[in-house]
Amino acid sequence: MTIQCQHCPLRRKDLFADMTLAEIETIQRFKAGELVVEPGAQILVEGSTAPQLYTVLSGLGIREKKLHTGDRQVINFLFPGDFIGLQASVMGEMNHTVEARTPMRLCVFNRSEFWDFCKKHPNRAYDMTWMSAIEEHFLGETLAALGQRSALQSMAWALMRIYQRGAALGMVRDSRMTLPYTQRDMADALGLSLVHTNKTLGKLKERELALWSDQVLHIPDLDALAAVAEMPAQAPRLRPLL
Amino acid sequence: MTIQCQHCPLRRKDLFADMTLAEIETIQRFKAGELVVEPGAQILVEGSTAPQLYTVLSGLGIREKKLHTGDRQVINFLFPGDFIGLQASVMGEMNHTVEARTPMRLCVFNRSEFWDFCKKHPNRAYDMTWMSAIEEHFLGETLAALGQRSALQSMAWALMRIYQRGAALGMVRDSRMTLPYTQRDMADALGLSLVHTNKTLGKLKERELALWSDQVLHIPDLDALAAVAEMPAQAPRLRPLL
DNA sequence: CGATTAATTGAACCTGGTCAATCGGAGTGG
DNA sequence: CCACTCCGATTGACCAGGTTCAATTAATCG
Repeated sequence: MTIQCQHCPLRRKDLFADMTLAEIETIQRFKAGELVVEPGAQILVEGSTAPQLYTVLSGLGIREKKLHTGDRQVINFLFPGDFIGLQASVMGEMNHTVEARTPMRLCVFNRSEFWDFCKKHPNRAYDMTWMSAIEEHFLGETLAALGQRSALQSMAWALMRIYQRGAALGMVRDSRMTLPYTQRDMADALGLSLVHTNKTLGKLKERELALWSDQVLHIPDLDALAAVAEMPAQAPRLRPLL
Repeated sequence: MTIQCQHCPLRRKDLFADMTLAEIETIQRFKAGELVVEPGAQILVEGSTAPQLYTVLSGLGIREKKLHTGDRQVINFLFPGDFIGLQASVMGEMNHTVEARTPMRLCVFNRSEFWDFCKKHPNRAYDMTWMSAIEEHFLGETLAALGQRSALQSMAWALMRIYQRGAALGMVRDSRMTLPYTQRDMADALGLSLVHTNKTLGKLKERELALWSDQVLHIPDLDALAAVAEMPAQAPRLRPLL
């Protein structure tokens, strides 16, 4: 049994732009099914031509890029509402891999109908451009974090970013949220060594700025952490949901 | 006197996807004029709401993001064919600044007509998504360069990237191209200090892998530099031109 | 119970940052 | 024409943030 778009629990979050019932209907018709995967599953693979597009309904994942040296760069962390596979649709093939880190449920759309869908529903096509622009925006921020900040700062920044996204999705309770990632994931996201990642997290814990252990991230004082991250407090950015 | 889109010299480059005459006509109608700026001019400013969109016709520029610490991160280098201002159109305001580094000529479109244009010409809307996806792709590559590579490697990578883009645009003659950027620009792009940037460039010059001085970049042996960059040789990616 | 994976800690080392000084070219005013 | 200034490039010395190597603990799994 798949979820009806109009009853999609995500759509109720005010992180997402409102849509008319008619608009939701058209998306419902575009929807081809649902995909449920276990942690560790690869949903999209770099270099492949994905026949499908997905919207994350629930669960967390990771988007990464493998270098041909064997290293990898984690591009970002995937949250419910994220739309993936667009690159393959538009550029021929995926240039990064998407992996689940928790059980995930994804909304599936057929790539073959994508172009037709865009043509018939320019508002949705516009939304996709919108989502791309947001993605681009965040990548720019990430670049600045890696390029211009110290390990402590960028770690603080990354945790803030995850936490705030989680908060906007109602995943935070009592200033705690589940973080199913490993320190290796975080290290590869920030371009730090695993060892230094561990020590940096230790420092944040010691100073009681961010406590992450046993898959739970606890941030007692958001403002304090934001200060370390040298990150201006910013309201979550409204985004479209497909 | 502005250039007619159908006679646009850029369109002849095979870096750009072909269009029918009718398609070019519609773009011509969307075109609102041309903007010519001197080196150093700010074309778009972070935080502002740009009333216009631009396609770079000629000249080189830089896209950067200022941190509120005073540091800056150079996001990428702008080349002819790049489309800028989309973010402001779609997200309300610019999140980076665009500055000219040579005299530049830009094709101007009115933001107010943007939505209407998208709706009437879904193929163009699709192209914009396409361009966003390409941009996103390159940002991912950049992230990997900053995060996973040594200074020497990422410098080699950056020079390769610029050079290859230049080559695809016919800006390379005799394995040389004009590079109007400063070492500070490059340092801020790669997250290196100015001093180390200088020394790294010195090393590349010494090894005769990449010689950059007096605004001219000379790469005697592409494959050798690519090897240092640990970058697989890749054909320039076809892209739409608006 | 051995095997595997993630987290943790210590120590040695090195890449790249910081500080500081110099040089050369372009522009400017006297 | 010269002195002065400004900016980008260049170089040396010193230092620290982060990497690498190595070993240990803890938890999960067949």
